[in-house]
Amino acid sequence: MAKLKEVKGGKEGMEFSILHAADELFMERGFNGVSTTEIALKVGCNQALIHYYYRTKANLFQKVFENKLSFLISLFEVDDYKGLSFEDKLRMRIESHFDALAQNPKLPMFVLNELKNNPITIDLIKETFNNNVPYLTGSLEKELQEEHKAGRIRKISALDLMINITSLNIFTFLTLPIMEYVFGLDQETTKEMFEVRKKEIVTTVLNSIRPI
Amino acid sequence: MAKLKEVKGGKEGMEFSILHAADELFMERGFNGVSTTEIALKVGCNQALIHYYYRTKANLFQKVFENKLSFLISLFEVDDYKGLSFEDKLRMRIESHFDALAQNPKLPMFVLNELKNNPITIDLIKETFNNNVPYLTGSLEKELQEEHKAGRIRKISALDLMINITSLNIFTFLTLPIMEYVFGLDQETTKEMFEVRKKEIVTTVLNSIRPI
DNA sequence: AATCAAACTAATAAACCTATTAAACAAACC
DNA sequence: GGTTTGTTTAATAGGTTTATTAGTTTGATT
Repeated sequence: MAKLKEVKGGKEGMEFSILHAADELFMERGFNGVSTTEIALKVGCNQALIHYYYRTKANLFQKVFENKLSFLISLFEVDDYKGLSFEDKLRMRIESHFDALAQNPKLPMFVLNELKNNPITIDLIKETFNNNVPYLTGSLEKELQEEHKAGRIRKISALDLMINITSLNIFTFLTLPIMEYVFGLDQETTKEMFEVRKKEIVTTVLNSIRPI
Repeated sequence: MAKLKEVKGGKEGMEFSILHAADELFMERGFNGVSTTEIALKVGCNQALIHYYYRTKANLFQKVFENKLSFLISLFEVDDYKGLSFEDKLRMRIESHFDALAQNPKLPMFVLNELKNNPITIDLIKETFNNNVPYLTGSLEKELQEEHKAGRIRKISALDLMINITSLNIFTFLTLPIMEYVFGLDQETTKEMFEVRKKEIVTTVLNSIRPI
């Protein structure tokens, strides 16, 4: 009836289906580990169709990767929990960063992995960083200076603090597959471990910036 | 003269040359990123020779990987800096772990990378872990309990503390290529950054375990 | 119903890759 | 010198892979 193209399992639905399937496969096995043939198989279409929509495999991959990157950066754009003390605010930030990763546990490994194997990705990162990091550290820097002047924390730069938090949080998920396999953890135990580890990280970070 | 086989750029020298070249190439681009043809090219020998000595590419890779793994584990077998206070001892441990990584900055990424892409590696890790971790945490655990009883540190498990240290140290090197590229660092600046970061990590860890 | 564009597929070219095979070479030994 | 043993190579089978090409299907429009 309507003149708009319908999405009925074909048409432009197909273009998205390909992106979606590629997303899942790339996340699991990375750029080199996935063939366009395999993507086509998962979508249930002809292999040439992938090239019809995205021309090259690298092109398709880039679209997937850009999405992931902007998600990762978005984790640092925090709500400004007003009225809370600096300590409580920081606690919230650490936890929300951790939780977001917990919902996308494969993401950090995927990004680091591709960063190593896939030359094009480093430029994407560079762009994203230059556009966002100064903006992100800015307000934190100010808060830290105030807190330090008030004698409530030791001297530390926003960048160092952010690196500390990301290190502790992300490393948890980088090594998760190892832990699961080596210690034979089931899903339930993994979840519990998450909570324990999250608490420990918060304690560590908050404790680590107390005045000397 | 001697009946021993001579190493004159051939013979068993060749077997080692192949391992060595494979090591460098695998470290740079991982298992999937390197072909036996390429290894042969680097060694300057025929491609079939690689299969003559190692039969399969996976076989050759495994030999390289095992070496890396045992090196990484060895970083935790610390000299027992006798006579030092616990704090000084811990400081030394963190720094020596950091320094060892600084001399092999590509190692952490390589191992994590292969762990994701290369099914056989996870079993190698499992074995290595089961053989070493309990032994490694054991003595630290005792020290931590003593220090805690004496009121000199807060309560923390050896595993958590070790994860914290490894997180902070390793993450530095995982993100190093990003930092170098994004901020356009030269070698000298990178080295300075290392020292700054090392100090910050030591401060963070020591501070983070002070009694509450 | 004829037409036209977009969506889709079959077939395949060209470039890789690993691993094997059979033959050439070299040095050591009798 | 001839034989033997281990080392090295050339050639190639058999399997991928990405990307293109040319043609078919589909469905809307006139």
